[in-house]
Amino acid sequence: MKKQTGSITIDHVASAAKVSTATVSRALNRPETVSAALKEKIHSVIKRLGYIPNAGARSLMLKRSGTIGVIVPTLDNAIFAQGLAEFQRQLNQSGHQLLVASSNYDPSIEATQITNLLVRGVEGIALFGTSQQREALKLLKTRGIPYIHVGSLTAPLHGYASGFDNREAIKLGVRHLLEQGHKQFGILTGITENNDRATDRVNGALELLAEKKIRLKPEVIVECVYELQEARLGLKKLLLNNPKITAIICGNDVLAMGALLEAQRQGIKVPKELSIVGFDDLEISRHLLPSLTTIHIDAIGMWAQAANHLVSQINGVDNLPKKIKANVNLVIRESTTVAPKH
Amino acid sequence: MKKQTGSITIDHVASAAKVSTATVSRALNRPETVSAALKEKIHSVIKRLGYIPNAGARSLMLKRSGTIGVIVPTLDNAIFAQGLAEFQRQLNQSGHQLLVASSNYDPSIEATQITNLLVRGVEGIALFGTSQQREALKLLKTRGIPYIHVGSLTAPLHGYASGFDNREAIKLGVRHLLEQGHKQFGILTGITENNDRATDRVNGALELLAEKKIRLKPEVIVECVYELQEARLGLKKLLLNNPKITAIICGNDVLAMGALLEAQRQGIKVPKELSIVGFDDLEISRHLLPSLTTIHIDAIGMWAQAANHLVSQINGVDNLPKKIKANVNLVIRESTTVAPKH
DNA sequence: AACAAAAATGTAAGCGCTTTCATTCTAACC
DNA sequence: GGTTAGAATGAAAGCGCTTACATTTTTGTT
Repeated sequence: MKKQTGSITIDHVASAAKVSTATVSRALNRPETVSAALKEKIHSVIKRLGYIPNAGARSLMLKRSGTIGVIVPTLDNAIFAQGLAEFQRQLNQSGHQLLVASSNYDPSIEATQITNLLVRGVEGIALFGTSQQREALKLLKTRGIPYIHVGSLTAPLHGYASGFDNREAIKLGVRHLLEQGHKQFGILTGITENNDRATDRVNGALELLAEKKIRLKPEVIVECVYELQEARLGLKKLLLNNPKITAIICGNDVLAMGALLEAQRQGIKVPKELSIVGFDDLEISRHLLPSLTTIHIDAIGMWAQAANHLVSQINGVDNLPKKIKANVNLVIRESTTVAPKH
Repeated sequence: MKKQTGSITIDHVASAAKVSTATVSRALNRPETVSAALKEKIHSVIKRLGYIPNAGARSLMLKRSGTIGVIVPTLDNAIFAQGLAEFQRQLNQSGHQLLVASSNYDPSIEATQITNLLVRGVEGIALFGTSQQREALKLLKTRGIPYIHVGSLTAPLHGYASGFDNREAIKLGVRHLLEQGHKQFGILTGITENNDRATDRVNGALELLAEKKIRLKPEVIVECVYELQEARLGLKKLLLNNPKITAIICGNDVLAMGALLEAQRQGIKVPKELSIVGFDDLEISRHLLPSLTTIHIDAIGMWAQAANHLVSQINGVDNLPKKIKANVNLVIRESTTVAPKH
């Protein structure tokens, strides 16, 4: 007696088509080994019954789940949303589905999310940045789950990475500002704790500035959450105690946008009185008034490469590159100009 | 002989702890039925071995995969990104993981994505809007997979929905414009084909306008893709042939933002010469200069409700509400004012 | 101390699928 | 026509897990 309720299994299909389950399975997975007549019959039965193979049973046999996990800090930033969209597109092409989790920039949440994904049987994981807990990474290593860091190149623990050097990238913007004669800088950065990208960007900026003998006082480096509201507060704070600042280096375009909007609210002319550079080159940045000078990241390419690399790892490809460098370049627009003379 | 390679199974744990697999399983799933001593021993072995239960085998037995799918039109719009984040947060709380897919506003892609998700064994699916192919929905129905429409309330085929009435919602904005004395309107809408939300919004606006004896010529209704660049082009087109327009009703905030930015590029004063209302109330909208008058949607609540409803469906809860209405309200800001007198 | 009831543990079946191996059928060759 | 290689199909094992049922151990009661 068959199960009366629940879903249709391969047995139902087999008996309805008067063949063995083996043949049904073959018709689905290795069609070339089944005679045309049977194949057709089986497919018509499948269609009629609305049969869909049971994912659990399948992955149990195949030892592959067909799912890949990704953990991003947040979905609420176009740079991630767009990256994820591309990542997913690539995975779809190789027949994978994407399991999404987010960490809210918290390594301990990230660690639990890694476990969650593992429990769901993902075949590989993409992690943003390199600020993961050592423990969590070790878990992946020992379990032999392929993973890749995205967005940074300083991969710890012999991992792979698809990203770029944040330290060097920010210098593109800083150098531009220096060339425009700016001397008084402010830095608006995301929270640097547990965020290698943010940290690298600040350090990169400070490094180049130091080369030019410019030392920044701690109070002109303001950390804030990656939100417009916070960015506006940040700029306010920055300018309040340091009215001589003529150039703001921002950790990303969201912060830059917030700074721009706040400056305009305060009646400060951008770029005439204040130059602002962002980072990421979000779609919106070119449309703002003034449009934003920013560091363009090839996020699409970076995520596409990450997807391909991860799939290659899963497929056991050898000699994969340790690091894949994404393109980065400065886009000069309207939010920066020569330093005002006093 | 045990498998030498591959992952650690429950058998490894069982023999290492010198108990049966049943006991290990119970220690994990129904701890209260296992003596404290054994429980502790088993857990220490699990930790030592780094054992993680096999997801496939587990879901095969349990007939639950612990995953839920969602298909959104795109990730590249803050309104979805934010909604998804909340959806995921809720699901995490009930022990589910989220499988994300996107359709790019194409029902046929959406249909394949539904199948994809089904193949991965999701226990439920959230669908955005109600413009799915009948076939696809029928598949879900016959397979008995719980699903919910999000963002619209006009659910077809006896489905459930968590959303709001787009037709009525847009009227909030139109009414406001009417009250400000506007007579000449333009509508900037997303592509209405296969998009019930966009369609409803346009129709709602036209309906209210018609009540006030205002008939719109076809050329003042411009459809464009939900992108800033396209929106700017759209506004240009709108204004070019209809210079008398004093108010623009936009299908969402992205379009409104594009319209605002383009107007400013053209030197048109907003709101003095041109009033603009948006829809969605993205975070950025309140920060723009001028800030955007828009229709605020409680997207967070809407997605949270959708998640809970879906989980309830999966758990077989009876008498669930067919429709859950999300809050909607007009937020008047700086981008609208009284119609200029000519 | 003897026995029953309750608690803890083990044994083994089976979830739905793929795949090895055995078997049957087909076609090709001499 | 008989033999055989090759193709098509079926039978059955087993992937790692949970759980019904059987068995053993503990606890409580008189």
